Amino acid sequence: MTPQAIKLACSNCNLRELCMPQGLSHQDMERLDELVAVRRKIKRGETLFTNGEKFTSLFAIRSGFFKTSLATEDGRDQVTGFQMAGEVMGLDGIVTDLHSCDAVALEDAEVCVMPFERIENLSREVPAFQHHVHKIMSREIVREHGVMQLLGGMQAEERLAAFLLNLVQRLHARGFSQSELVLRMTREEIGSYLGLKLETVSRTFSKLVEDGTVEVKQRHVRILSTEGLQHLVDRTSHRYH
Amino acid sequence: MTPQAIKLACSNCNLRELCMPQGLSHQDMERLDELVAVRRKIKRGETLFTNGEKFTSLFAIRSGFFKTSLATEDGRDQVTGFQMAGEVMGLDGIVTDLHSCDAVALEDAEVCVMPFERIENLSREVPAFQHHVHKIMSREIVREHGVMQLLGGMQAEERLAAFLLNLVQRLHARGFSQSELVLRMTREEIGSYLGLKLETVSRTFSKLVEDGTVEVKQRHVRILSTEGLQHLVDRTSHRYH
DNA sequence: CTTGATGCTTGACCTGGATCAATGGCACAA
DNA sequence: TTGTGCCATTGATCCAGGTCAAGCATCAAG
Repeated sequence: MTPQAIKLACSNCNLRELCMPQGLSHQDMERLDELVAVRRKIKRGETLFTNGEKFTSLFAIRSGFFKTSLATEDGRDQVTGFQMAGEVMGLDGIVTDLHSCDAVALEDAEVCVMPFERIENLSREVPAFQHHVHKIMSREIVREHGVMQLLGGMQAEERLAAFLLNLVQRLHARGFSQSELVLRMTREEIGSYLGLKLETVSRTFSKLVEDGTVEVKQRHVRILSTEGLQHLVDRTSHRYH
Repeated sequence: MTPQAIKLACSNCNLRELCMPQGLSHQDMERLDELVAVRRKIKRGETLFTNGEKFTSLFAIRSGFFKTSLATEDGRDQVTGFQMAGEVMGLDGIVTDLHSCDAVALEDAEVCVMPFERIENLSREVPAFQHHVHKIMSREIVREHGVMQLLGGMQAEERLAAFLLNLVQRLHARGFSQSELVLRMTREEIGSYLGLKLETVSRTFSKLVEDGTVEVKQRHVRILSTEGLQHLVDRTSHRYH
């Protein structure tokens, strides 16, 4: 292996327990290293791919933070998700061979470009990897079910609580604090994701602050009561009792 | 092949262009027939699988109509989708090996039970089939993006219009009318899917009737102006022009 | 035929969040 | 230091859709 190749190697990546299957043989692990064609750096505000663009690869986030959004023709857009290190983007492109949303970096980022053809080839030869790919897609489906539940049935306060809990839980899995986080997106982007206007997001933050559930200073959020947030999310179920 | 096996054969199924890949060799097509373990009949109101149940198989709908829903603890539930003949259910179960929603038949139905292990085995051997499986999962992800857009940004009238257009388009692909359909679900289930209360669904139907866009008689709907509906859906994009 | 049971429609009223508008805070450039 | 631009907060008002309530249509069982 050249130094360059070693640098790219999945087998050597500290995120592999997030985006790769566990318990592979040494041999299979080495095969994973064929997967990443190149790494690509994306500056904050730049797009990784856009709606209508030809789909060729999935992208594993090595560092940085993204949003995916669907543009409505007038320029507004609906944010469909926020992605962080170790997560995979581009699954929407498989069905039509065209990407069907935009992926924009919310901070400088680096992604591993995995040509989908290589993924399918490797899938055929390494069953554990194949199953892992299926799980990643299934996880995305389940995540979206959760968003539908949120958008379909929850109040503003419940939505924001669910959003914060989800973010902090994912950050915690990456070694960050369970109670403190820095939002990488604007109030407007949060609102777009949660089906709320930015003013409502701001007001709802203020309400949580008043209740002593969180501290908010611009994009810095400290969760004072995880249970308080969890209780808000669960309230959906108790409203009529 | 026994008569029973022939009856079950995918290669012989008139829905195969909906749920199976096209352009397989005769040989590969025969391999598909190993896929379906059994058929299962589900009576209206019965569940095909429920949240928390062990995941073993995907289900292709042979006939009938389903809803999938997520139960909130108090018994209300959020409908996450409606499925018809030729569509596949159960993808949510792959990630955790447990189903994460309920699938309920809205009319008497029959499904082909496809053990997921067989799907993965066959995937490894027939690349066209492998790609087809990936596409089915990707399609579900894209569909849910659309629902998020609907729930996140559209008004009641736009939601219902989008819903009707989507249903009629899928029915048309199955050889039914482009302008007439029978709803298999209640107003409440439509509302749950669209993030609206049943009264709002009812009122919105009435509004569409007043506008001359559709005729509604209980669950029977006739679309008088597809363009009218399409215009409503697009309006989201034009509201601020 | 009557009798429920279930689902649908419509009216009257209320409210959570949208909209409109003003102000404030922070980062970065000159 | 003083803009300049973006983002966030907060107040005042409005309205789409929720809530509550009354009645109607359809259908299956007796």
